[in-house]
Amino acid sequence: MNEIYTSIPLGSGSTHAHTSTWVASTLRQEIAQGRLLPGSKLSEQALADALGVSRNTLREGFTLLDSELIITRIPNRGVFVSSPGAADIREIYAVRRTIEPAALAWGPALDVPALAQAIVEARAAAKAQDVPGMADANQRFHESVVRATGSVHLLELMGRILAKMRLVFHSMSDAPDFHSHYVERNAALVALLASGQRNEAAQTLLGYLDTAEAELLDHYESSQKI
Amino acid sequence: MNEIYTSIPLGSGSTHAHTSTWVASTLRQEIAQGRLLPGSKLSEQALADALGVSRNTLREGFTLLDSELIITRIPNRGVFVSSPGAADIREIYAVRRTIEPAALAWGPALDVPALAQAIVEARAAAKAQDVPGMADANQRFHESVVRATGSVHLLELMGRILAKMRLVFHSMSDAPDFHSHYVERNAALVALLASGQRNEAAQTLLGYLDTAEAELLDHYESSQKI
DNA sequence: AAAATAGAGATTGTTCAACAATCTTTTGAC
DNA sequence: GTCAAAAGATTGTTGAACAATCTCTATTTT
Repeated sequence: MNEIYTSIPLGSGSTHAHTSTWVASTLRQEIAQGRLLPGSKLSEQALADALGVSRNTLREGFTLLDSELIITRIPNRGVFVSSPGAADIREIYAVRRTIEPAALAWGPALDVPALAQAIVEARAAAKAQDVPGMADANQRFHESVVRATGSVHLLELMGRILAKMRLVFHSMSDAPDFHSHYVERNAALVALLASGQRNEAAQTLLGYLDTAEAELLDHYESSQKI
Repeated sequence: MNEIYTSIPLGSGSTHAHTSTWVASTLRQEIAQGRLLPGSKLSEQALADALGVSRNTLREGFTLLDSELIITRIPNRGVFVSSPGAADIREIYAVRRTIEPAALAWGPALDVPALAQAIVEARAAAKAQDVPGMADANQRFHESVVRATGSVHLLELMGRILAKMRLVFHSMSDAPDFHSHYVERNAALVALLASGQRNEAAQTLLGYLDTAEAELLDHYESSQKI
């Protein structure tokens, strides 16, 4: 029942300023990669043993992941991998709708070549039918967008948002290929930006995000009814 | 030397699901109110005793505050109240410049009456020479702006940003009265919004934030040279 | 047989005590 | 006065313990 824990690679004595930080990033990765699925319970003793740390240190890591909303802590019940719902999808898009168009419209550090590069990589992944590769390239694209704000805080927030996004996909077992038809949308944005039409690009992205949210919510609702 | 610790009100046996959460919010409040100044060292044993919790629980709270960048942890050296510098000021305004104009321009939950109310309160506080009251009203104004995005994540981020802002003010001992002449700027924004000119309001706020950042950086530089 | 109840067992929340690793201060030599 | 070494203090982490709470099972009740 708990075999999954044993598959987590143990810390190979590498240097890490704070073990709790290492624990958190290890679990974060496990969850992002879908090896720990939404809803899974994370038993303290079992996980502590598997990771080779004490329960106290593990709990410090849990505190971090809890603040990132990657896990859900229910007092006296335990820790669970968050399983995002419709409200979370709406929240994700409320954040993206605020930040990303603003970054395109007036972000001081807009790097159009970097965006173009992400599109090239996304197209290559699409051609090779490499779905994870497409997801990665798409993520890099949107990270580059947020980087235009010049804020590490926003970049970090975006990282958390995209992590939660992956949880949404993991909890929808039969997600269709959303990524592939976003590639050309992103390309259209880059074309607008290349010709200096930043406001138009922002407006267009706003529209894209609205339809993407609607599509995701629609698919989520129907996947819940099953 | 450590008398300040004894002035922290102890937890009066109130119910709090997680003590570490209570510890974090207690310290957060102490810092925001300027009772623990930037640069102060927070000794684990002394603080744990003062708060009436164990060192382990206190450290869980530290983990939280560290992720919020309110404290700075130096391995094997200790925990210090963050003392923000010019880079932090720039970061704060990079975030605000992204989020706040976007909220005004296309935030779906814009509440103009709430903004107007914050202005009324700010003017009352200004008339009464109540500087903390003005700071509070100003904070409520900008929180209402961010609330227009409909995102609790962004609201929380804004809360952290404004907390760090207070640290900036606390570290500049002789800060002139920045708040008072922002009140009328905010009022101008509300006037634009009331007449439906959301894009103009966003553009205007963008300009305000630029000048505010420049003013703050300017004052910070000169206060450092002393 | 189904539902309610009680109790045993397991898990979480928190504390305490200990120890290695690292930093800081003191001491002592030059 | 400067530098190095030892003593002392603080942090990082662990392990064990115990109360509070939840979960599951077995028993009783209807």
